[in-house]
Amino acid sequence: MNFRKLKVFTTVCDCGSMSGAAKKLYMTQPAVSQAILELEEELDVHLFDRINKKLLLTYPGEVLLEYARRIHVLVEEAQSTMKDIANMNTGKLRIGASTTIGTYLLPEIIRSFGQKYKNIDIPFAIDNTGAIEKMLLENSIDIGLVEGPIHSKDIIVKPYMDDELFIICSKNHPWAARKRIGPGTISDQNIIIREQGSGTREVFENTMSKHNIPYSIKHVLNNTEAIKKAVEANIGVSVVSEIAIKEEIKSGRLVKINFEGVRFLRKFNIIYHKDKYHSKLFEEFLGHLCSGNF
Amino acid sequence: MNFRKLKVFTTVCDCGSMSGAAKKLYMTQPAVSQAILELEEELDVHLFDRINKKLLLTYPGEVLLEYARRIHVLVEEAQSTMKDIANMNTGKLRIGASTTIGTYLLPEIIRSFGQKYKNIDIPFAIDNTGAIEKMLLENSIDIGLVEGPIHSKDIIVKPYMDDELFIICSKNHPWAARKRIGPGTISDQNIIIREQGSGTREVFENTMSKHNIPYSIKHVLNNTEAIKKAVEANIGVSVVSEIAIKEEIKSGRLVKINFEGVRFLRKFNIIYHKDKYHSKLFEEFLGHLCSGNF
DNA sequence: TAGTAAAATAATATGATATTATTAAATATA
DNA sequence: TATATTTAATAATATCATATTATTTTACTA
Repeated sequence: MNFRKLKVFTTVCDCGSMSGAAKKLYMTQPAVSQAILELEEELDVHLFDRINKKLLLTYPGEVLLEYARRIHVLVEEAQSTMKDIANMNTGKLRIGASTTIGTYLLPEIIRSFGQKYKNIDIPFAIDNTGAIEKMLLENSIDIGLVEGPIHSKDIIVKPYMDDELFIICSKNHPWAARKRIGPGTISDQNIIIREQGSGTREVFENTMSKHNIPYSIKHVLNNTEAIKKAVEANIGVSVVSEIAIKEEIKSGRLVKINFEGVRFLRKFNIIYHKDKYHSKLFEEFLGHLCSGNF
Repeated sequence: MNFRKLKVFTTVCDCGSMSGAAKKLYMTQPAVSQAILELEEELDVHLFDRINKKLLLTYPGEVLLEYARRIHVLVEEAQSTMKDIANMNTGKLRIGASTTIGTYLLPEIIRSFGQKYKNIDIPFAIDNTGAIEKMLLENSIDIGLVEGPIHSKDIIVKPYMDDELFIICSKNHPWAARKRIGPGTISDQNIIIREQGSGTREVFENTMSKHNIPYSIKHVLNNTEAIKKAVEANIGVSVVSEIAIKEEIKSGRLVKINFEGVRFLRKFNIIYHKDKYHSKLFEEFLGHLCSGNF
């Protein structure tokens, strides 16, 4: 018993004759007769009575026909669904992003991609870079967007976009009115910054030590929004990605400071497992990221 | 895509490896690899990622697995049901019977057969012999039990049992006390009898005219039970099959009369279409009828 | 650095499933 | 009543799907 024989069987039932079914299936009549015979021998039942020249289903024939139709419907549905997946009419792509990207970039990326490809499910996880890397290695996400460095050699890292961190202060802070600020001045300030392990903090500390600028940290907050509010309230100054403060800079609630001769630069990266098969959907998402149309 | 490839696919998913699946399916690893490859090419999707040496389902792979499992369950169920039918653990046999047989014999036949073969569905129809013959020709029943003659040459007729009709009267009727009754005496009686077309009436009239016995009919009832009640009430005498009056004779409410030199004999027949396939169940039912174990 | 295990690849063998040709049986048609 | 016509069964053979064997590649392990 296989799908082919069941298809022949249902067609014979529909046509009421072997030769009719043969014509419909573009095969010869003996092939049809043989398929039915094989079914009957294999299942040890008679499927048809031939009364008055017509083929009439026996009881086991009727029962088998019911099953054959149900099986056929399922198979058709499976094929149609797979076709939809192949054509990207449906699908799933699991994204992971580190905190800053996940908070300030990913929502719009997913929204615009979802607009282009309806019925695509895009579950996403937001965590620090190390956790996102681990998820990739465990195959619990397909693509990652991270700000920090990747250690596994099994992961392919592609530059996504450049990011810059800026020192920020309140509009009421003395710095807000000044044009040129020497980096050494920061030693007098109350510095608010993200926790250890944060990519933002890592870039800040590395850059500061590279330039031998002394500083001391006053407040540690594991939440960029909380930091922004604290800075707005003039509790201190901080350093954050430019993508996190677009609104506040525009409205003037926060002020971006350029230290003379010091820039906090880093790259956002796209990461995926080297063994990952690049489905059409996968490639489309990468293309969407690089197009920047969002 | 066919059952074989889906089975290979689900086994690979269960085992987590191609060679493991090969072992489980008693085939070689290349055969498994090839089946998976063919599935992927045919459906135009990748089913597995090979990350960290392990085979991991892709999204389309997960979707296909769902369908494959559901299809597999249905196929198994179909095969198991057909096996049940082949072994007569389940089945269906459609019986037709003419009125007298259907009323007085069939219930016990079906009850005892059903006791021997549980889960066998035995729908039955009761009508006159001509209607039962027509049902056989239309294949709306499988086996008929009739008292009248069959006209179609496409129907096989096998004698089932001999039947005899008897003149009956009430225990209060003058005949009840007499031993010998000449058939001519009936011309004085109020005769109650079944309608035209009834097998019982046909045998009665044929036999009477064969012996040139004059008679006149007073009451016509299309229901043997009604006739028996009327005779019990001494409204008249009638003629009925011996199988219809066992209880009443035993209890003495009715009395069987033997006309000297006249017997109303007929045969009950088993009928079925000459082209009908004789399934095991069919043969078992015929055997049950002939065994008389009920 | 060799050894082991899993999977891919290629060549070939086997088995399932076609086709062609023919026969048989039943109907329809002249 | 004889003669096409239709339908299905049967047998011989051809073709295609799917198996095996042998080999290579790759990654992991001792």
